[in-house]
Amino acid sequence: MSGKRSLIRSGTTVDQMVRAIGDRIVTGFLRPGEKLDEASLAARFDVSRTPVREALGRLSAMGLVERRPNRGATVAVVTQEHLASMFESMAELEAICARFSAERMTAGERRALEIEHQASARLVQLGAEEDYEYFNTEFHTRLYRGAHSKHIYELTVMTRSRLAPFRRAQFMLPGRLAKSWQEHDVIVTAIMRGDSAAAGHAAKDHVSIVSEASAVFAAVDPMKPAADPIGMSS
Amino acid sequence: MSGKRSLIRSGTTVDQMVRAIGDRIVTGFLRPGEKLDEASLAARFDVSRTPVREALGRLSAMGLVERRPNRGATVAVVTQEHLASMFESMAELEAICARFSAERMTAGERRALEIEHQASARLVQLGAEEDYEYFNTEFHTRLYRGAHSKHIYELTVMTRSRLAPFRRAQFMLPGRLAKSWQEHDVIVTAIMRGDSAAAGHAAKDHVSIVSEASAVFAAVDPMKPAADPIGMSS
DNA sequence: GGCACAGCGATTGCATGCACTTTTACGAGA
DNA sequence: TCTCGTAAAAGTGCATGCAATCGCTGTGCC
Repeated sequence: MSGKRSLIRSGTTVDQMVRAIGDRIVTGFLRPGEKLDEASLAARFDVSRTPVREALGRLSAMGLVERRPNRGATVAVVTQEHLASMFESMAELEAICARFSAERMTAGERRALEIEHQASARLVQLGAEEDYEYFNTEFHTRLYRGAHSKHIYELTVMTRSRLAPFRRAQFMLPGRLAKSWQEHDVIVTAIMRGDSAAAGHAAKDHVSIVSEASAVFAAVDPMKPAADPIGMSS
Repeated sequence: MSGKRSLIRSGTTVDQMVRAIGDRIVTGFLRPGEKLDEASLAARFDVSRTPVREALGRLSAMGLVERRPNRGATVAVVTQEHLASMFESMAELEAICARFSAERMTAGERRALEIEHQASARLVQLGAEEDYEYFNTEFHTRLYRGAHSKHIYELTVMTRSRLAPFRRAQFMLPGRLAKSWQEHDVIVTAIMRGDSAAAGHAAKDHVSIVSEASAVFAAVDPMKPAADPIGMSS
């Protein structure tokens, strides 16, 4: 192929490919079941097949693409059952994290959780979906870390990333923001008083509700097609 | 390199590399922290660097090796805390599987579980460690499947495989066989009567005990070096 | 004597080419 | 017309070669 790529974002070429292809999958530009031809992708991004192959391998490990020997890769098709299964797992994992957090969080962690949570109330009042989503992610990450268990953290983050495409729309539902905050509040309260059982149940219910909210979208239109964002998105 | 390899076991070259290198890690022939040089491995197995690279990538995803950009791969170092974290996760995951199994297993699955479990009693009497270990794996796999949740199944199997090297020695402990069977019995009984809470607790306790049994070995000698099994093991 | 920098060797990362597998398309026979 | 077989085309899997990067060592300067 020709010369160097215009704008080098960061990391190795493989990392860029993982991001580029992964983004196109989660944004729906590449549709479930669609065939992922190595040569085409390589040409599309102006790299050789080698990094594309490795990227497909990683995406396969992430569960975003499916790969069959000698038959190429396709965008993973997520069935309704599998999606439900992932949300179910997510609920259980979050419950574990909340329980452990209630038992193990340091005083500093508890304080930070509480402060950030209270601060996010303002975003609810303003109806700032984008910003709230960011805080929401932070909030849950705090729970995962608070469990003080590296492996639980890994499992939880991995599952969350696999669910990412389906969670996108949840805050679009009217009133979801305030409801989310209240659910968080129950979790935080339980954690602050060290009630692990209550924290676990609250976290589980929270995810279950998100699951139902997302399922609406997933059922109708799991991945709506979109215009190709840019030549090489973040 | 030269011609074809002597004995083609199965699957692609990459699969063979994953098994070959993975085996050497879990058997302790490759020690934690040891550097994994692509060229050396390629020469060692008489393949090119390409499949070795891909295999290292997969093993990295499995958590068996650590990789840093431009700095090569090393056998993952599992700290005592991380090991504890994995066993803890395993206990929680098994508890979830047991709970779900108690609620969701079909009549056929329950019957099969019970029958196999009863059959394994004979192996305990005979003190057949090897065979019992096989049945043990089967038993747990039945629990994972019985949860009827693909994603939980995946998470559990993945975690189990990461713990594999540390579980190896558990049945060497005197009396462990009979104890394991009794613990299984509690789980089975709970599942048969649909008591999900009891099944969950029993499964969790079971893993916790295994954890402690393994921790003894892990603490003293996490990965004892061994002679290279064969040119290209299973 | 210690620190910084430049050159060099070792090793990873990526590109390219070839071989093998799978798929598809076309034609012969029923 | 349908089916089966075969051959070409497409695409994956692996090998090899080159470029880029990292780490190390030796030398010069402070």
